[in-house]
Amino acid sequence: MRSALATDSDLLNAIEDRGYRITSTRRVIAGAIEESPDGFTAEQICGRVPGVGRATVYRAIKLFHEVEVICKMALPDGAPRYAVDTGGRHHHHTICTRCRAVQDFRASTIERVLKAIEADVDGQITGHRMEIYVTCQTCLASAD
Amino acid sequence: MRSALATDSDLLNAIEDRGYRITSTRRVIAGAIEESPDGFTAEQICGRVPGVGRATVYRAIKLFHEVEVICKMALPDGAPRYAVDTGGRHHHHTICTRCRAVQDFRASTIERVLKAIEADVDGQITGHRMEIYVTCQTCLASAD
DNA sequence: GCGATTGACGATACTTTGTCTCAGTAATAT
DNA sequence: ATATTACTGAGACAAAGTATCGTCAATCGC
Repeated sequence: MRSALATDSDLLNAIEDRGYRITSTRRVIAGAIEESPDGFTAEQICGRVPGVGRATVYRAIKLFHEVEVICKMALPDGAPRYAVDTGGRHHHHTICTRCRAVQDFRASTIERVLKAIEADVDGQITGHRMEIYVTCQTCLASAD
Repeated sequence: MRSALATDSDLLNAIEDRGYRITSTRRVIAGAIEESPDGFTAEQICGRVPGVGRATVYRAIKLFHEVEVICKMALPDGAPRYAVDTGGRHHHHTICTRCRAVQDFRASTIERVLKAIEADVDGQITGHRMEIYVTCQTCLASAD
């Protein structure tokens, strides 16, 4: 018999649930990711897990993304940024263009509008992407 | 005295209006871009303007983007795609995930919602990005 | 518990989408 | 006509990944 939860990490549990292995390397990477409440870049994680290969970090991030526990978004210039995405329900994100902090954002209005739009669109909607760029409160307060 | 319009190209006129030079190279690049009603990638344009340096193509695309006559968007995997963007008013795009054709899409509801959202967001909105992924009519019709 | 099997790992090369530098060349201003 | 400034092409460099490949570790079956 095996314990109910192999780990207390949502990231690791998510991949285990899908049949992927939990390895010590993935544990370390998940740890580094979970230390980043405001989002992170792949290279930041690489920097925080010395001894782990770059490819392995990218593979792990891709895996977490695939099982939908991290979300990938883009800054205005297209630079990628990731954020942990537990909770599950569909939502969008705000990204501060100054400090790059990511916050979740759920507006039911948006979902309703997207549904309504379906009629106006030539074709069948298969998905969407949406990011809201902001200057966050912290950055507004410390404006210089 | 100079003619009222130096060219019949919206792209070239746009950069000329901002004080950039119209050169034979830019004429060729603009021509290649304007042959792409469904959107294009930078490398596609490179392929269509033999003899023109890659860097020059990218510089021209950046310039057209800067003066807002072409729009840059992203496929679901983040791959960039450009589309000519005359007309001017703010709008979004639908992108077919099968053939990558881009279409303009303007829904006043979206703009109203985005305005309304401002109150819900922690911070000050500085911009947004939105793409709607579809299977276009043509692809639906020719589904195999 | 002990191999066998399958998946994961690290190193490194390669790809894509650009940007930077720099010397040479056009386009505009005077 | 000349001076100035912007533009160009070649090629190096950069960021964000992906592919390959030999090695190694995690899990399965017994």
